[in-house]
Amino acid sequence: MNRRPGIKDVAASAGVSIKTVSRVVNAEEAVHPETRARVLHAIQQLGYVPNTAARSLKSGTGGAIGVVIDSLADPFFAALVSAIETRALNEGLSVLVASSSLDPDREREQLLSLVAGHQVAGVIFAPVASEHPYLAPYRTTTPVVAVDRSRAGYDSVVVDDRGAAALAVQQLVDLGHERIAFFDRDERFSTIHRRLSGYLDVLQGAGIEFDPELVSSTVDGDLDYLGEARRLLGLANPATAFFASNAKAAIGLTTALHRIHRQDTAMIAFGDFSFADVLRPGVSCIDQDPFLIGNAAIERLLALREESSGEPREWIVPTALLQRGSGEITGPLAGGSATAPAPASAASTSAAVPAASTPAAVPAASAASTHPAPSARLAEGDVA
Amino acid sequence: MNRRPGIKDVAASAGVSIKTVSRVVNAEEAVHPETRARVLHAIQQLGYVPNTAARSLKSGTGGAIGVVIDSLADPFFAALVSAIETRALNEGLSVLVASSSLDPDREREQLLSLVAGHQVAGVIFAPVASEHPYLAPYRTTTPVVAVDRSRAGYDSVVVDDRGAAALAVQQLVDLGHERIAFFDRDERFSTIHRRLSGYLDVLQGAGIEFDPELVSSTVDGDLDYLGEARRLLGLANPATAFFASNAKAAIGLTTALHRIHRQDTAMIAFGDFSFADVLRPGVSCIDQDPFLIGNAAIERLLALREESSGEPREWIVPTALLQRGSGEITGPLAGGSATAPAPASAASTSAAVPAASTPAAVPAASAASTHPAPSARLAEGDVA
DNA sequence: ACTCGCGGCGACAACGTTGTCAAGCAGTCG
DNA sequence: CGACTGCTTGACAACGTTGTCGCCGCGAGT
Repeated sequence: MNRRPGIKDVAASAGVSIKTVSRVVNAEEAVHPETRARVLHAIQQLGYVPNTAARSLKSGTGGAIGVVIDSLADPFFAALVSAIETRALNEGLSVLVASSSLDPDREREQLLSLVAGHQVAGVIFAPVASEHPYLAPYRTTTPVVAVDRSRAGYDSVVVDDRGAAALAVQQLVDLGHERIAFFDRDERFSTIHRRLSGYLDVLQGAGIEFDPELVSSTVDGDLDYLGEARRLLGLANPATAFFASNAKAAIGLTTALHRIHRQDTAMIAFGDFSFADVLRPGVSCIDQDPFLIGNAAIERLLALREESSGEPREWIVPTALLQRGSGEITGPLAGGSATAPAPASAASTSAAVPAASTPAAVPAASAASTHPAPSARLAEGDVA
Repeated sequence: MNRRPGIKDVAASAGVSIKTVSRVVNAEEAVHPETRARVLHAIQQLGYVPNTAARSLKSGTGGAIGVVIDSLADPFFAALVSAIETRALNEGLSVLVASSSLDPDREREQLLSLVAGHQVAGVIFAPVASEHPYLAPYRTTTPVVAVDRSRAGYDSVVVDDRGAAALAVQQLVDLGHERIAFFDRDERFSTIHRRLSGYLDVLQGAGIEFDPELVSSTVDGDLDYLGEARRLLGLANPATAFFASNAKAAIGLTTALHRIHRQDTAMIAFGDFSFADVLRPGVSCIDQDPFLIGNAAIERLLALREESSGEPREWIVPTALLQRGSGEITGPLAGGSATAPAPASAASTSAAVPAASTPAAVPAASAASTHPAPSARLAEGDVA
């Protein structure tokens, strides 16, 4: 009925000054144990909870971190945010989520709202625009980490797209395929562009001539999966295998292939998806574990709060190739990311960052145990 | 380099008092158009963004709403939060997410942090504990809406579990099945208990005797799907059809059935999941659209901010039964929730709330267009 | 001419917390 | 015995914003 208890009420109840209460709440040293006990008792009794708004008004930086991702409806990003939230809770931080919908204007609006409006203690974002000059005034006080897509000037947590894609395509080549379709090239995403590079790397290495007809392209937004699948299989020299450049494409393609009863083709997907191991034939996947990535990102952000280190750099999170050969069903994790941190990826792309991926992987591993395994993602507690 | 611009800087730059700037920012009436223009210009030039912390300190209630759900790694809840976030953005509100991990203590911690600490403008939560007495002091100022699981004393947005389950089981009965397994009874969830009621309703209505052996039970946490599937199919009088009480069970069961090559059984699942229409045979699903539910919840919350209406009540969101008969593959939405809002559900359970589900469905429908269709959930932009 | 009303605007306090500074108080050392 | 030290505590300002109140000037009514 009365208004919510404030620090003053606690102080009065404990017979001390508000400053002493503040000291107790913030676990400062110089408080007599007996006084501390009295204060804690009063806090308990009144159900006092410190006011975050006043705190961040005073300190200039608040008790939440901001996360801006494409969409929470995307399970990859949802899982990523989940990992972030779990870790943030340990630090006593809350998570403000905002989605960009891949719209640079909305991205700007959301970022400014978080950084300037809510004065978040840090930001993790999946960048959309190529530059974010409006963040400049805040970067001295607010650490920022890019995730999933790297940006110059920001610490970026990404996977080795090019290397992992190469690993996958190599696998198809090793199986004897020479007509490998690159399914769904979407120019909007730099990640996909890098995966295409990996694809081309392997073709060149194997002496296979690149055929542009084997590339499906999303122009802006939608692709007719069924039509594209028919086209690729109907070429004079048809595709015999598919490299699906992202999970969305993989799902669309799988559905299309099932619909036209062409399950005689090989396929590897970038991005794991549930049921990849139930389908016939099983679809091998490059698993980019969102929990690993999310953990690495927040770990990086927390480190940045301590000491805003020198040059921003790219932090590469290992991927795993989940083998699901014809008919044979392998366990979802088959050893897990710990045993299969894509060593071959080092063979292809840019900076391998040993000092980076190792410490990042340690806390990530602990989080993995509290979360569903990647391929069991959809399976978690969806009793809703 | 300088500190971030405050209202004072804007006032100085525009040659007015800070109060006038405040008036302009808050779109109050009594400001001369010319003055307003000057102020807006200054705001623009300085890149001023109002400080949320100060605002909520003054007003006692902040610019964010809190959402507490089981886990963001669960796609159902992730999509639900996504719907909430989209709508909240329209109102100029941010979203603070927190997960309960189904732990009542953690739920309490998270709720208090949001309500008392962050002074959110409202809370939407999937309740875990059966009671939340600690929320009482805040309920006069902070509206609260329960979602997915209903709680007395709170406006609750749920689906008609009992009715929808009955609809599904009836379908199996109509196909001639008499040995229908209830797969995964989990006592922790009241939703599942209600679904079991629907199951029993139909059996009784059809004159089929209930056989406890046909019920699989999760004791606490894990269930051996493969073992249970074998048991049910190995009974003296074996199961010929399955009602999967939730998406997790459906996925586990599907995987198990595929693994032992028993795709000759019928199955209907509560909760849609991607690939339900690709599997052979197709799995019919009761689709509880998280976007619909999320929209209804935030709509309810916003309404509660206006006028804290009288009695809290239950708001029932319609479900759709997605038919995916044997072999025949139906389009994922096949008309969508608009055309199949489970009319039969009215035949079974508690309060049908016409005034409720109708206005809730209107804004929900608009959001559905900006989001992927339910069954395409996994398919959205997962290019990460 | 004097007053009244009103549109436009500003001075000031207050929100709940923490940082700064200094005071009180005992024990210790010279 | 006085000064000094270290520990504990409190008074007060400040963070950026909005609510309250009142001032100013102008046109209309008396």
